[in-house]
Amino acid sequence: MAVAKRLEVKLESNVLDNVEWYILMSKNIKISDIAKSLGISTATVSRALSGSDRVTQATKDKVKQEADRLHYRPNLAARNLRIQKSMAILLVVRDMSNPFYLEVFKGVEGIARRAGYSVLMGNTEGDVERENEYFNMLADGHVDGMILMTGKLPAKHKLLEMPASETSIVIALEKIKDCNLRRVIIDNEAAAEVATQHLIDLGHKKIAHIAGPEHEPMSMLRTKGYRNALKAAKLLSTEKLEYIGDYSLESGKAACHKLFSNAQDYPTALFVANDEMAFGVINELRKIGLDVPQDVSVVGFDNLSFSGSFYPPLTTISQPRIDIGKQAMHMLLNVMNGKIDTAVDMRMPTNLKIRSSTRQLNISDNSEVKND
Amino acid sequence: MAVAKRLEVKLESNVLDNVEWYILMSKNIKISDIAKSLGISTATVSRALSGSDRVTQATKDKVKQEADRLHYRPNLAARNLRIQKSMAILLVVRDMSNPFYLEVFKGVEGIARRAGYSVLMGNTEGDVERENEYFNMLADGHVDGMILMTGKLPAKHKLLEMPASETSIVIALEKIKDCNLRRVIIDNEAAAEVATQHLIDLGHKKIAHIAGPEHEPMSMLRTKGYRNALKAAKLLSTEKLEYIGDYSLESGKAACHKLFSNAQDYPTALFVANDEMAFGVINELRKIGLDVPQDVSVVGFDNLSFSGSFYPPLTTISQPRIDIGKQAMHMLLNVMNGKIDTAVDMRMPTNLKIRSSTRQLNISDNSEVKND
DNA sequence: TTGAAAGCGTTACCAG
DNA sequence: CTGGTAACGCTTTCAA
Repeated sequence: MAVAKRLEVKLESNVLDNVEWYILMSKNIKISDIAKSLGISTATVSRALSGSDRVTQATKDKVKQEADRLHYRPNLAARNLRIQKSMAILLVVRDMSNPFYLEVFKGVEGIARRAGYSVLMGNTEGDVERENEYFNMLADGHVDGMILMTGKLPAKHKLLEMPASETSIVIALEKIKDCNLRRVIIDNEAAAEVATQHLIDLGHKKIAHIAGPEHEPMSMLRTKGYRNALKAAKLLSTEKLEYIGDYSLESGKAACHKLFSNAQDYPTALFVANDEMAFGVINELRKIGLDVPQDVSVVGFDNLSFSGSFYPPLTTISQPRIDIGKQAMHMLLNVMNGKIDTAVDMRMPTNLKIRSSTRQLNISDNSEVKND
Repeated sequence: MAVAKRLEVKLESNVLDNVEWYILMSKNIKISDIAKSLGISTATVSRALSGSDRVTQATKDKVKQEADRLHYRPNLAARNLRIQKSMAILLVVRDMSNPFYLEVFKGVEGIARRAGYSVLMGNTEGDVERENEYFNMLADGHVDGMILMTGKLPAKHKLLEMPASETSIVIALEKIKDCNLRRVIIDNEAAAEVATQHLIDLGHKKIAHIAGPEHEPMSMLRTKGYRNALKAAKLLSTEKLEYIGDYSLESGKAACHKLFSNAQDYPTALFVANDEMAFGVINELRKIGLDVPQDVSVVGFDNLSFSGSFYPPLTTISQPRIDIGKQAMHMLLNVMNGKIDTAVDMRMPTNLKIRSSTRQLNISDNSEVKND
């Protein structure tokens, strides 16, 4: 605030009432300036400004007008100190460079700003250290609330030992074991089932799956959905048809080599647990001479903003990312205001976006004998 | 802070010295608690904690130990109010959902956190209203500094009327007319020239260009680089070979139809001002039966994280996004600390990433007669 | 080297 | 309905 400093010298002069001068020199007007100028108390000014109903409309108007004239802008640090809030929330993600989170952020930010909150974004990159750091920010009052998108919780943090109703945390899209915080989620299992069913409906019999990391709840749910669909259709479900990846492009490539090692007998369809891995397999498939969707159909999960411009345009499960962000923020707002909904989970809809990476399997394409 | 509230009741009791109790109840320890517990003044505690050299090492140690024992955590709002800083900076972008900004953000955040700053992200979406709002945040002291990535400035804002040395703003990657704020940039013109030259080196004669929005400085620079290269190679440069887009996927598609309307005589190469538009053209080209790079070579600009997984993997100009973010933040830190470098611009290197969307043009491919 | 005390700009309590 | 004033928790000046 070099500006403010420079002014203090000049303040000695007697032009304190000259509005023009204030504006020109960008002196920071405070409540007491308005009060002095109007000959009333700071208390009244404060109340008038915050729209308290314990002030006459007349004084309210007078104060507001004077505030405008003087270009008054409240000092947030002071207010925050006084009301013991930071008016900021924190969105924590695993990996900030994943574009997936951007739209969620957008949703969150929109609602937050309207409610007067700023949004900080933190990324843990899987680092427990940093995870803890972000939890500390909440504990320290650096932020008033937190939306967690890292399927993890610090091993032990004092915040987690308090009743959930007093912890301003909302979990988005992730499932965390042994944790009963409020969440906004999608039905991963059902969505995965829908995705797989789409493949089944297209006539595929041998459907493989590229999963996310083992033991990770979200990933397990998607795998479960895949298995459910196969089971319901009485199709082959074996571990040989499942590859465990880590959501990365690279692991998609690796899966390709594993699943398609036998040139004679490979799966004709693939349900991949996220779009990024799907990109990886498809590109690798092309390299080994297999075309999507001609030779193998692929459906992904996420519908990244990019998935539609991929070649071939990817059939995938679409999540309402912006709405998820909005809902999470709404929920957090409620939590912070003490209006805690009894409903613990808010479930957002997903839908299958059918594009061009999947196709009907002709009977002649299939070397296996139909068994029904 | 429901917690704190609940405690005030209990505070009446006489167990104020019971550390365990403090921890258990997550009572917020303040400097005066440490002072009281140690029988010294708050001034000394504050100094000890901030590492002032006007305290004996002995007391420093004592204080720090006690602070640890009591799990002291400073109250930022109070500190910020006192020192008249917010310890937060703002990164303003045009469109938050553009993944391009994510890595810049990552770079910024890393440096900022290390320096004790939080990072807020704002997006203007081209809205002048919001642009002004973000400038107000800076003027109000809501943030201490600002990194601008929207090639725009509010028409008139008091901040802009102060000497640049007192305005804590750094411009990243954009050029703004009539504005002498500090910037971290790349050499758009030279990079575009390199990109185009690559096409020329591959033997292409008829090279078209898909530009960004007209009148926008960055876009103009890239177009200029393209023209320079053609001129130097004595190649045809005409308005008919240039299409003005808006950086969007859609405008890339539109460009395709315009530039390739004549099936007999179309450009064999394309320099596209950003990757997103490149994706658009390439997909559209495929639809009208033209293969990249077989029939037409394409080079983009940006090297989005996705560009390598596109099909075909895109040849493009790569910008060091994370480093750009880091540098911008370093610069901002210097500005905020009053260590203003005399150097106004920091230029970051770019490089041409050659992948598979460009190929050597055979002489037989070219219907035109060589003229050299 | 340390301590007392004055703020930083608000809000909120308690009187009137 | 309004005014005086005590916080909020910290840093920093001025004295000792």
